Amino acid sequence: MNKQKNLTLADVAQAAGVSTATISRVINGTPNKVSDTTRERILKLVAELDYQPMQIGRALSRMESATVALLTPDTRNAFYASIADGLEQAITATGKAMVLGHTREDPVLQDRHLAQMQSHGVAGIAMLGAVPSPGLSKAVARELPIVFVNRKCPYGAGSAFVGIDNYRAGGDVAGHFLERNYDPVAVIHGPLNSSASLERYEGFRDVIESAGHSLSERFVIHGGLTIESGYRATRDLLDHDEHPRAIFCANDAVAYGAHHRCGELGLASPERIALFGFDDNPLNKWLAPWLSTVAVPCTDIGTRVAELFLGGPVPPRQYLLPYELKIRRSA
Amino acid sequence: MNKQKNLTLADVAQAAGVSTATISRVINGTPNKVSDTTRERILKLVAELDYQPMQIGRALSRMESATVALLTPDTRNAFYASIADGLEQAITATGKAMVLGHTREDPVLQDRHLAQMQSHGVAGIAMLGAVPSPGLSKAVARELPIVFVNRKCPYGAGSAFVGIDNYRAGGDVAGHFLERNYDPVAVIHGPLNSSASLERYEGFRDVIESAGHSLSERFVIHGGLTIESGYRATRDLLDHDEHPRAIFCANDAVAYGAHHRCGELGLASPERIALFGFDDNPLNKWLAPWLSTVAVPCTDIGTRVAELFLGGPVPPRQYLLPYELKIRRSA
DNA sequence: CTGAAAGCGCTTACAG
DNA sequence: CTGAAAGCGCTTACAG
Repeated sequence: MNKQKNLTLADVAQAAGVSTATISRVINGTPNKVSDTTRERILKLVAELDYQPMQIGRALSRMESATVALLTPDTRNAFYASIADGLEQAITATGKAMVLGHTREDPVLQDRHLAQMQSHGVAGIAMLGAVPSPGLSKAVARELPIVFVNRKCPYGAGSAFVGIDNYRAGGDVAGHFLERNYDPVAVIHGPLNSSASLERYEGFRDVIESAGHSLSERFVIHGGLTIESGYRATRDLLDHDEHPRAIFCANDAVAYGAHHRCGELGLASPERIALFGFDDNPLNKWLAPWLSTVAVPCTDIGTRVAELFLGGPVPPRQYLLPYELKIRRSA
Repeated sequence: MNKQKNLTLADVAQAAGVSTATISRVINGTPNKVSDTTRERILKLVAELDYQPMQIGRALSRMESATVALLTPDTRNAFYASIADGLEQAITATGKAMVLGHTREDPVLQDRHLAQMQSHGVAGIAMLGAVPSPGLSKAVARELPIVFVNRKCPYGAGSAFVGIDNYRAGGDVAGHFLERNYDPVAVIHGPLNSSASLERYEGFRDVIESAGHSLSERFVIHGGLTIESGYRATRDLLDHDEHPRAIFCANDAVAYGAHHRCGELGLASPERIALFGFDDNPLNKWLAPWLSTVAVPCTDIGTRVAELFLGGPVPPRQYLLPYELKIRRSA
């Protein structure tokens, strides 16, 4: 990419009067291969010349580029952005670069990115909010180093996962609703091909029902994960005479949309309709400090994911991080 | 990155009974080099085998990887995220991948990313909200293919730029304030090493002053570009007996923070203190539909930047895109 | 502890 | 229109 050519390993080797192998070993810190004196001499020279190895050559010889891919469903959601942020920091700290793909919950786009990332030889792929897709199924079968974030792998439980116990968290929200005697309750859940959305819904429903209450079909709304879809779902939900006393929203963005619609109907108060979100979106602090929600440790997630990519093959570990119910004014 | 090895050009060549050169030419569509019959036969074979060239090999031979870097100051700001989004779409459409670096307005971080991107051999670098830094100065001198987005290059006017005429836009906001007879007016401006912030401020000030009004020093506040810094700046600004009648904020995030503080003081109405933002952040629609602001065409920006990277060397063009004053309730 | 050399997967000037 | 071969910058098994 440069007008004036970059320095190569060969240039440095020549300047130092040694072989390229030796320079390479010094640069990479290969142990027990280079004498201390040579090492120091070369390190000084490398610093003087400000030599930076070209990752392109290294990638070809290692058959792996110094990059990690992040596929994310929605770049504008501040919660996802925070996860991306934490991951980027952790990745960068290891000297790798982060490649970003935007999947928009679309299997076709996801597969396109998946294929591209593979052809780029990325060292790992973090799937934030994966959707089922043929390419993903194939990638999992090939045992590519994939870590699933927030949503579990749609194909078997053998894949690495970093997130929270959504089933339990959904149940906890239901428990809180019961404690407050909110009745009847409604839930606006996200796409059910997402383990996160499904488990939150199931956990919520199971606790409500095991307490002897029932969750009326009319009060279970299928929605998306954006402010807009939260608005629409709430419009549908409240387009009847009978209103729920409380709504468990798929995430905070949905809760923002729900609040908006409740406001239009003059129902935007905890005394009329209580709202519960999910994620503890960083925007809450400024824009919805009243929103009760489930705090997910989004910055830790990135660190954990990066950890999984560190030592060679990705262990099929499941990191379940702690979450926390934040009870605020809205519920 | 795979367990089972990927197909290589050599594999396909063997299967087709031709040389790797021929396959390469077919894949790349090199004109006037392959007979139509051979081409078709090979294209079919490639499709059958589902062969994807490894970018790693291509990168080394071309001395450039099929990636474009985006350096952004703040991943959580929805306005920047929209620009990143538009760019990602345009980049992906050309078959390239986008590498993302988060600079946090920090020259050291920016230089680290800049060095990393160069060593990765990216085909181009989009600098969203660049800050002055030694590495950037060097990169510009070496004529790397850099496009400055939103903020102009801090080192000379020869670099490619995509954004709006911030000076004029700042003046337009001042014009609106004068028309409404807001007096006195205040401005919370962003970092003055950013051409965008500086020019907005200067344009605003020049119009105010050329109308015979003066901009009191106490009403010119230096701030950052986040909600939090907007909150703090407004706290300082309003910590006196004399309040401004209107505030021109560095961007919408700052305006959110300003609104928050005004609310705490019971001044959050256009009749008490009018607020003007900048960007038309996508969040406005849902969270601050009352905010008057300057709409910047953030999705177009990405497309333009990608265009600049397309045909080889980056022309030192300046794309000044149209902006639009959105007058809403807040001012 | 050090080096000569093969090799990673592609592209392309050159020869035919 | 096609192919043999050199080359991109690095890594690493092998030999010494």
